[in-house]
Amino acid sequence: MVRISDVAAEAGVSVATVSRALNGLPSVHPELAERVRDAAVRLGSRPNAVARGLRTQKTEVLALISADSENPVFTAIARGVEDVAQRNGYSVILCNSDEDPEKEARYLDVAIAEQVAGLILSPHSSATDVRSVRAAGIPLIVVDRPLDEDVDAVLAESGSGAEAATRHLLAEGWMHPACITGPDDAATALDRLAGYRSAMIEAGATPRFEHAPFSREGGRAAAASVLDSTPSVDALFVANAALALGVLAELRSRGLVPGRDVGLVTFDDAPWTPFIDPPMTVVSQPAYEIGSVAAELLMTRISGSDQPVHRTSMPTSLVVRASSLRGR
Amino acid sequence: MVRISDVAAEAGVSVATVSRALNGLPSVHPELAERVRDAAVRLGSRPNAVARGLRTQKTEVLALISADSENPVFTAIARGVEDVAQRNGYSVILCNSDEDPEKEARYLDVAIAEQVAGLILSPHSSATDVRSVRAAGIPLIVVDRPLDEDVDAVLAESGSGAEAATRHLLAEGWMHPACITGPDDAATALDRLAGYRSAMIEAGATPRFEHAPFSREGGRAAAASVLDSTPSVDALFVANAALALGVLAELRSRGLVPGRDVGLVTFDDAPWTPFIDPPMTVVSQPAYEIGSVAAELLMTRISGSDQPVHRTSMPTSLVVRASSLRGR
DNA sequence: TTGAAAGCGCTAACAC
DNA sequence: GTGTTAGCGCTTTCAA
Repeated sequence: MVRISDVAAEAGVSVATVSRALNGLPSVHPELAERVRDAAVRLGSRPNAVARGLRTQKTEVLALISADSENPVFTAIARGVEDVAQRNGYSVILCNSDEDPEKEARYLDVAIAEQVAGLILSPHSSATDVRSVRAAGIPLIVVDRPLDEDVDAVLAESGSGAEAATRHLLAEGWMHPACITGPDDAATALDRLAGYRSAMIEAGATPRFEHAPFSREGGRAAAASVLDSTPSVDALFVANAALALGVLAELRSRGLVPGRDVGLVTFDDAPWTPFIDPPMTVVSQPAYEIGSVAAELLMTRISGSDQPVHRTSMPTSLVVRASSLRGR
Repeated sequence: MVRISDVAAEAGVSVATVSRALNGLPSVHPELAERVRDAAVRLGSRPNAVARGLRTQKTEVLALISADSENPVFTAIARGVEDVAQRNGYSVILCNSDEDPEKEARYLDVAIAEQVAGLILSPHSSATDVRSVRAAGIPLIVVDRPLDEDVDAVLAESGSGAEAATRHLLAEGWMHPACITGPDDAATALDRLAGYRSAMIEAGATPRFEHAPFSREGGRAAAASVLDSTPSVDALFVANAALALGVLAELRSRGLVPGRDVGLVTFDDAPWTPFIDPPMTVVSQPAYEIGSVAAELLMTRISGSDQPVHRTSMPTSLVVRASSLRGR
């Protein structure tokens, strides 16, 4: 490792001057600055963020901890976060908690230990404990899923999206839509279920739903269970893309074709949804914007804004394709 | 922030004892250790990785820099890396260079600045400059794509996979398969193209190919260009999943159905490929294993193994589904 | 404009 | 088994 003291020796100046020159402070003679930069390049010196971080008590690093990096929604959120971070001179490190509360806690600890400048979290459950983060004074924004605690949040209007999807299914003439949603401790799962229920009740229909882990296998098993236990079910509203893949597998294995034998709408506009057979009707959420808005908000928090807690809800939209339409 | 000196005061011991107790060193009286842990919990103290890192000159953090976090292959690689890292007490931070050489260089700098214990890189191009990483003494493993430089690598056998895919297309009776591959500075793109060419030449057929950015739009445009300029083309070998989505869009807009009007094989077994209309034939690579093998190798490098450079090639497999079959 | 020196929080000699 | 203290590489007063 090349220390700035090495550079100082090479350039024949003090370490203070090297520090100032390398940080582009104006209070250093241009000629000296040039000499220092030359020496630094010659020696291949690199900033040591660890030492700097210890001294300045801050870093230029943001952490984004998400519960499911395979979900296209999160990759889009990550893009939004990264673009904004980049523009503001921050790097972002992604951590994947994989819907596992222990992993999540571990990564929260890592973020604190690494003294990140700010944290964006998509919590596993609304009960996720973030007290240590707040105690450490690290600005925190939650995305995609809310927290019980009172904290800045950028969310999608899951409930109304689910409601719109269910109404659409009903309007298309499917008589008994069921809902396949995530675990009963996941807020998004609950919100989407609530939207479904309210649309069903509004229509005088009887809700039928099933909780499952947000995974392909979870979706498959839940679909099987619903279809087996309630033969009257003729349509499915599915709460996310991973679940949907499992549902698709189960439908296929039963020879059930969406848009003909069963109506199908899923949450999340994954890139492949238009190419499924038949193209899938989806509830699309503005994931990139959720990420960028969250990052912007985080920036203002980092620079010390003391505004009251800010909760943003982003609208979703129904993208109608063939899977929810009758008579194909 | 709670420093260990605070904990020391609270517990009525020295900082050294706190440090030892919190790090679980055996040389501290159990009763004292207990008292220290109590005090630490009471005060809510958290380890400060920045200070520790400066002192010990090492961190428990691995970096994984990948060129395309949206590619399911990378998310699978990341899982493999994370599982192994976790088991060995390391955390991993993911960085997304987005096929952008500047971003890649930035994240390489960040990794060095943060003094990560090891680095796994999926480089944008084989010319990516990693001298600074090596100068910093950070163990490096490249995955998915090779580097010109002589460095540990864990790759998939892209070439033979592409060859098998092309042979399969030919054997199915498609007369003029074309290849849609990635940019001409991406090694995977070149390897897959090479495999395609060799199978074509072996069969006495004339290769027809098109380079494009590894993106949906790239795939769409390339497919359009191939189809417009060479009407005889009746099959497509596509070099990755993102490209494939674009190709699918273009085929659909022309009313061309895979497995009926055109044969189609794509690289990468993305989770949605079985559900496309018709199900897609793919070349599957063992992405999770690539990640875990790379991480294992990295572990041995970190612990100072001085073995010669190690290049692993993982086999790919052809998964035949309907899109490449004739006569649907 | 430049340099000397203190100190960020921690670990690891070294001394007891 | 426990405490004292130097020092990791850097930034930032303070003095010159």
